[in-house]
Amino acid sequence: MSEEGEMLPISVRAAAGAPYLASLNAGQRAAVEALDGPVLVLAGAGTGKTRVLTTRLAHLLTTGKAKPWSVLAVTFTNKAAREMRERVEKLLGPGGGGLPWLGTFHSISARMLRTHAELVGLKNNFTILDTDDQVRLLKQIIDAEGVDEKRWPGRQLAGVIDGWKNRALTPEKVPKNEGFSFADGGGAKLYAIYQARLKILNACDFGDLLMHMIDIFQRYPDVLENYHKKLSHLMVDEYQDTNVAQYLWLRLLAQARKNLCVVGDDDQSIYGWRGAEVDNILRFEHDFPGAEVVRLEQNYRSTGHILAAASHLIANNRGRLGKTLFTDDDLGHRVKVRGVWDGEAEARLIADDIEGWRQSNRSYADCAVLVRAAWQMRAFEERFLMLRIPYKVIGGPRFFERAEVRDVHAYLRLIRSEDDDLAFERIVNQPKRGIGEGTVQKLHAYAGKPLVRFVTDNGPLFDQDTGEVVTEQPEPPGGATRFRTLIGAAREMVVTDDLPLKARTALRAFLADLDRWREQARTISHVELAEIVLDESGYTEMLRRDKSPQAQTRLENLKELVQSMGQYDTLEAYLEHVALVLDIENETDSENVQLSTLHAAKGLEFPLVFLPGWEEEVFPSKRSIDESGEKGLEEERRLAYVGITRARESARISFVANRQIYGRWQVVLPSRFIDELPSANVDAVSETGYGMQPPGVRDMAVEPFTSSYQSPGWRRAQERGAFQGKPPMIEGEARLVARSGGDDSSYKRGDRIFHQKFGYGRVSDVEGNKLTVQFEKAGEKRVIDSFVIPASAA
DNA sequence: CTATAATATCTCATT
DNA sequence: GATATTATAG
Repeated sequence: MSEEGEMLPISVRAAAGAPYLASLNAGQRAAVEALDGPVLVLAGAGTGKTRVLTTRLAHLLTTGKAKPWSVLAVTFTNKAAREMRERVEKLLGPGGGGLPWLGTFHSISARMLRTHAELVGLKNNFTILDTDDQVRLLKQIIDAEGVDEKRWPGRQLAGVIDGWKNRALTPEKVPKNEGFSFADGGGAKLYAIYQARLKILNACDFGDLLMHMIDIFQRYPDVLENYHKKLSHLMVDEYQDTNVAQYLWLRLLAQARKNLCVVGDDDQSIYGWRGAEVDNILRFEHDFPGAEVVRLEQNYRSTGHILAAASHLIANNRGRLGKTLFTDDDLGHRVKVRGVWDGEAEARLIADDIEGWRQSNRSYADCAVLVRAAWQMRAFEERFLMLRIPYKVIGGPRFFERAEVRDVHAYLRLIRSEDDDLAFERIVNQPKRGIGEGTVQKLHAYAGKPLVRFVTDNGPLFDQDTGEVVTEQPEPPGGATRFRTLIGAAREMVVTDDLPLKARTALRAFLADLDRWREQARTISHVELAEIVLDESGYTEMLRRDKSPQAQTRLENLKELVQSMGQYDTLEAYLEHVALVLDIENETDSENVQLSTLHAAKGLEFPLVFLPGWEEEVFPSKRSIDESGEKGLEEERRLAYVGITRARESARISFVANRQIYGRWQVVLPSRFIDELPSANVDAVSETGYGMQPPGVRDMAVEPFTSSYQSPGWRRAQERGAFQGKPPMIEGEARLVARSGGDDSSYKRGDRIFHQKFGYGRVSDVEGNKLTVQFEKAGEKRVIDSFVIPASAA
């Protein structure tokens, strides 16, 4: 407490009896009632963080300390924003003008930027590029700069630039040595060109939304002051995930009044790879002197064993603020740890568990399978489909990133503004109209040059091909030499004979289409416009004629797209949302098993949680450790912590002995995180009796599972060389395995055999229990004999 | 210019 | 193993 004996303002006392306060515990209540000055709420997993946040917001409004339009409340995802809005309305009832400043960093910043766009050289109808556009643009720039795109791919540059923007570094501010992290020192220059190019395109990327506002706040104090007047209180959710740019953005907005409340959990910081700085939360008290710090440590979600296991695991991390979570709940079930043979067996095991759960009258929706990386989901999807278990992928392939959806958007963007070259390029020949790469090249050439070149020392603009001076005006700082849009170039070129006749007529027809649509757009709704465009462009026709299985879903996606457009009043409003609102409205989660990555599961909870794939190199992910070493490992551990703490009643971890990585089979070791679990809270079960690995392979000091690893089954498996590729006998596979009695193969050269994956084939060589087989479809393979059966038996 | 075959690249998580 | 780009033929 900073100011001892300070009297509570009268309005606060008046609201002290508010019904919503009664149900809070002491810590939560302290956080809710600390309305003024900087506040740091350290909220462990399941301690009622969202509740505190929403109640505090409600409290701000009830006490009259703040108005609905003077509270800036920031979240990271639109889902979180929506949820907060709903819960505040539940507490206070709807109305009151809503909460205009409740949203994600990006959506709020985008809104601000629309009103001040001209200050950074943009028009207020600027386009927000997504990653795809960004990469395409960068690729062009890389090519034009004569850098080898093979060696320095656009995707990578996008990542590098993103990293700089996360740290609020403009091209000039990129440290010299870091400019070398791309294209032998060309990185910063390419970044500068990219920024200039964005300006011409009247576009910005995600990072720019924040960067431009920071720039404006710093260069135009009056604008900032205006926001200081407008916004009385600031609140931030998931503060541990903020990056440097977001931090600066917040600090600028908060510096006048210092009414900033941040809520977060350093143990759940899992977004370091996209620039999150755990330091932001670790440093808060230093940055905002006199900050009140509230710890929320009572967990209302998980049972005792689960919480203890998670706490013990996370205690292996250094550099934490440190919290001691506790629960009043029972001990409940221990965390289950199970080892199986391979990914298929794992999927089978988990699917069976889920069926069992369902049979005891619990809901599918209570179950979640949380994986480290999206590719791990496939095995489960296959199994679930086979068993008709309904499931739902959380944050699956993003709807708005699908090719067909982006194509439609490109059409709409192009109709809206002619200068959207990226959109033009995307769809000139989609569907095919005979305007190929060659023609587009010519358009680019005619439009000036495909790319921007700086004209040094503010010289005149000139045509790069002819040297012809086009304007004597000195060029604007960061300006460019581009004079025509691609459409502009096209309009001029269709009347010349620089293009083959075929391309010319096709292009002319396309331009006429665009003009017509643009004309129609003035009178009809954007939904009708989309329908007309889809129809008249031949896009739907193209998909209808496409007989591939994806075409059907694409058509359905487009239907859904047109429908969703109806929810917005104008095309502008719609496109703005498309750019920023990446999560799709979940259809009723009624009776679906939830399949999700660990990242996407943050903030969610489920009675029964499965955590498969706990193997070295998979989890902790090899890449994280390669890239960030100890820091990366700690982040992985936090991810494990997040995973376990999603569970209310039961957490079931599993690992496999063999996994297919890059399509090749590899023997893998159990995750070191398994060794770090406290044996007192864990049940190590070996259902098959095989597949468990010995403990302490890496660290002989830690052997929590000695007993189960020494099971007869395990030892037998080891002796028989199971890990060289012989599968154990598992129910369902018994038929295939049964034939392999001893070590001498019962197959001989010339035998015709059947393999479950590779099909029929003929044995061409036998070596112990390894067969060389010429498969009819799959070609020559070496397989273990127990994986095949005689063709006559198949 | 388009359609098909072959090859390369890589695969983590997101606003 | 799958997708994305590139080479080749039509």
